[in-house]
Amino acid sequence: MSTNQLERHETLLVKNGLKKTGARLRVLDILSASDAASSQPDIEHIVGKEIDRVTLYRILKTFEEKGIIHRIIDNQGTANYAFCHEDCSEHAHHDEHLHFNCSNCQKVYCIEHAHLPQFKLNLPKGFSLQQLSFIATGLCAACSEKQKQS
Amino acid sequence: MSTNQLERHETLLVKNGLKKTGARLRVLDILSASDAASSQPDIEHIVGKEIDRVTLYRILKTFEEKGIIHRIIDNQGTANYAFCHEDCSEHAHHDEHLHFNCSNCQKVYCIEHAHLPQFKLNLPKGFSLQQLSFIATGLCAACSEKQKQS
DNA sequence: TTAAGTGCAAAATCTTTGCAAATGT
DNA sequence: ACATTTGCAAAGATTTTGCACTTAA
Repeated sequence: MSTNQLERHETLLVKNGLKKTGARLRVLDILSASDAASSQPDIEHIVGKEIDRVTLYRILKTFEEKGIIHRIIDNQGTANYAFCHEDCSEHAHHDEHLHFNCSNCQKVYCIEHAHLPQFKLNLPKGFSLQQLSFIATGLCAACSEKQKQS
Repeated sequence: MSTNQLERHETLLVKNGLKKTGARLRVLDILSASDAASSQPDIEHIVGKEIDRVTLYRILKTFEEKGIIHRIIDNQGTANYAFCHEDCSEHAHHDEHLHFNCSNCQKVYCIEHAHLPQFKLNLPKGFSLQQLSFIATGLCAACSEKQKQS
């Protein structure tokens, strides 16, 4: 399982013309370990001094440019990262699912199967649409639970 | 018209228990002058040295807390501000309209009449929804025009 | 008069850049 | 061996904090 994951990650790097370095594999592991998107501060905190801050910036930027991960800016302006779907590639992100930003813990979840409606947007004259995304704000399951108890 | 606007802005401040200061009125003027939301860097640039950077931070924060304006974080993580509807008040923002973020000039437009669909979101168990917002990315009218010409 | 608002200085963060050393292929 | 990648130092930008001065009511 874990071996399997390592292989997947290594393949992912090679497929994108990137070298298999410890730092990059570590970041991929962290992203894989979370059910939610990982905020940059969180990743920083997890890696501690294992990876230089600057290196982390560069790794995340590279991954995003290659279409390996996508960036979601949450309601506070913080960058969050999550894996892209397989059909994402360099300069062609397809990221039309719903993002849920918990107003308590600030985690960002990528909700894949939320039955988003298909509809025609009525934009002002001259405006052309490239992408539409949905940001839901509310309480995630964990924070809802905590609130009940208090 | 302009006098009318000044009166409206003064009323707005008083109604929210804020003093009518030059700096605040200036910010309200800038927000009123734009059809799009105003980015913080833009506002900073417009006011130049008239208003201290720190004061601007505080004015925008205060306005947001009072429900006079709302903040929209654009795709680059930059803060943009626009007036709230009248039914917004302190700690109770109602900001369910569509935001359009131009991928070329980065302006953020608040689209009021875009016929947003009403639908039930299929969130995972335990998640509760507080607010749903729609972010459209694409080219605004001005940038579409420029692109045709080149 | 006096509470609220502003400006300035400085600290604390966050992000980027340049370059030399280390590493993967 | 060589291009990539990383770490460190330092610059640049953004955001916050503290405090004394100013101003609206």
